[in-house]
Amino acid sequence: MTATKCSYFLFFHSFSIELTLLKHKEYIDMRNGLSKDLIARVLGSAPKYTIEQLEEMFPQRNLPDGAFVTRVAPSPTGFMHLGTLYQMMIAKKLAQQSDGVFMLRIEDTDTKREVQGAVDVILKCADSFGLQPDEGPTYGGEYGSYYQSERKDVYHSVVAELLERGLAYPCFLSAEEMEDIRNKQKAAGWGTGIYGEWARDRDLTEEEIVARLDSGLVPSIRLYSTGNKDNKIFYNDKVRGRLAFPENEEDIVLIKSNDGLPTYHFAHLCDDHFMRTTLVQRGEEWLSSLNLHLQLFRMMGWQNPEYVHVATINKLDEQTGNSRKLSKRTDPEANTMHYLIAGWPVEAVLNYLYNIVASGFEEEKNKKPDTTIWNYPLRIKKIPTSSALFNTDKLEWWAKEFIGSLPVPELVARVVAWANEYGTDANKMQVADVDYLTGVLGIERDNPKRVRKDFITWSQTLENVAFFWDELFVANTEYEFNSDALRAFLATYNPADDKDTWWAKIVAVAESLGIKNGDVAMNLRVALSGRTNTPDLYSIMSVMGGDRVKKRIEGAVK
RNA sequence: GGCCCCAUCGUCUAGCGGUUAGGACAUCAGAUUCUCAUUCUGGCAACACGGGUUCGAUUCCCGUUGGGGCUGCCA
Repeated sequence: MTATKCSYFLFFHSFSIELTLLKHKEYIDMRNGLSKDLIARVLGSAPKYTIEQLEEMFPQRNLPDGAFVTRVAPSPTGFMHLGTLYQMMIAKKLAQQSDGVFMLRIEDTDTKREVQGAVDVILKCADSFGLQPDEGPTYGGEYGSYYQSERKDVYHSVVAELLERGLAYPCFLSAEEMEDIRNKQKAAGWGTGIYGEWARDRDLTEEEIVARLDSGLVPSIRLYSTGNKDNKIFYNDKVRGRLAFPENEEDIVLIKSNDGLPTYHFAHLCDDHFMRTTLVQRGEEWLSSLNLHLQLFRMMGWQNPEYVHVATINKLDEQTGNSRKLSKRTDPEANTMHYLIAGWPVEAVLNYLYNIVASGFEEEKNKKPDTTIWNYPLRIKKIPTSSALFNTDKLEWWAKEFIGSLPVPELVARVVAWANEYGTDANKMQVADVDYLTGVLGIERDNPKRVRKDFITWSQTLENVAFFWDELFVANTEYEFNSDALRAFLATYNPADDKDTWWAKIVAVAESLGIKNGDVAMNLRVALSGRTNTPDLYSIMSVMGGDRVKKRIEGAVK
């Protein structure tokens, strides 16, 4: 029954494609494209390449069967969203596990939003999280440039072909005119956009086009859409299965008038074709333009890449109680750099994100601690379709687990590296004496089964143990010390004592004063650390050393 | 408004027609401990709703509701 239905739809699917293609052909016959001379004038210069030349310049990749060529294409806005990191991780993983290629492409087609140094932020994040692309800015590759702003020749060459075939046209609508159209459409309750009757310039004669160019107008290039929204098109998403959309009927902009650069849709067509991308994995916000993208690939007669639309990571809005996008403005956790600056272990962030997209990961890692995101497979079909809520508690748990699993020398190395790059002056002072730091961070880490798990980030780690440094130690002025107990302990204190001897002395002090062992320990604890909760007291004293211990206890005695 | 996507404990999820609906985080008890953190034991907690299909639905179909997205010469 299901099988019958399925094949029916498959049949229907290919049937509707045939229909569309047929329509294009009819239309191409009916409608003449622009002459080569006019195309050169419209674009500002003649296209540099033919499609055939481009196909030769960027040949099919020679990769093993089943290898995915993936890509992430962030815009350089000076801010890298956590969602971009998430996509990078998925794209790299998909390429890695299939012996494919992971590309980073800079989507810098919006000259208005360009920010200095923004590409560095993206590269810095990719590098810090171990998500270096195989191809991309500074990484090289045969399919560049990996900056869209440097690929104008490619876009213009492709659009020239569409202009020639009558599948695109120069449009002279001004911003005001389009605003006007939008308002009218809204008022009438119609869909907004340039389509059908609203596409004023779609059938301009060559003379009319020339006249407008002569008057100094610069056109955008629009798609000459022959779609009909009453027709359905289908696509089999790698995760979501069969998806149905109305055909696109909008004459969307392909090339912008102000800078001659492409819009996202057109760049996606040209770049992912000529970079030979095989799997476009992207946020689910792109789902609703899939019909358009499929249409573009069909127009060019190109095989479209496979698509995977990944659910975004959201956050619970405290105000409304609803789920919403991680906000660049109000949520620090939306910013990838935030994790680096605050000193989150990158592995913890990645583990957290990876468990969302590959849900069996955590359980497997529990069984086999050697499991990493690189040796646990990402099953495309298991990529979640509904958006997850960002959960700081869970991230903290991953961080505690990760830091807890680190051998002391590595823990020290990581803390030192962080402090030197992002730390405060106090932090830098703390890591200056590596031997002392090693002692401090080594406390209660001998037994791998019972490691303390109170370190979350590198910065919080240093803050947590700040009392070990005299410069950062803050004496507790609230606590009511039992000076007799402190004095009594000091009288018998010997830094060379082993733990049993040391404890016996505490018990002796408690007995002589008729108080509990714990009270004596607590007095010492507060005197030494200023806090009422610390790791093992004996270890603290050992690390601090006899002189510092004596000084602190004397300081507490009044 | 139109179109599209989504729906299992508070959160992330397992499940792919028959299960006491499993795990993890969080939370709550208890044990261990010089405090804290660990570690161990246990508890609370979910199939949004309504129709179908079926001997049988959390699972398949339709609808409702709810949430999210798109509706830009931003991506």
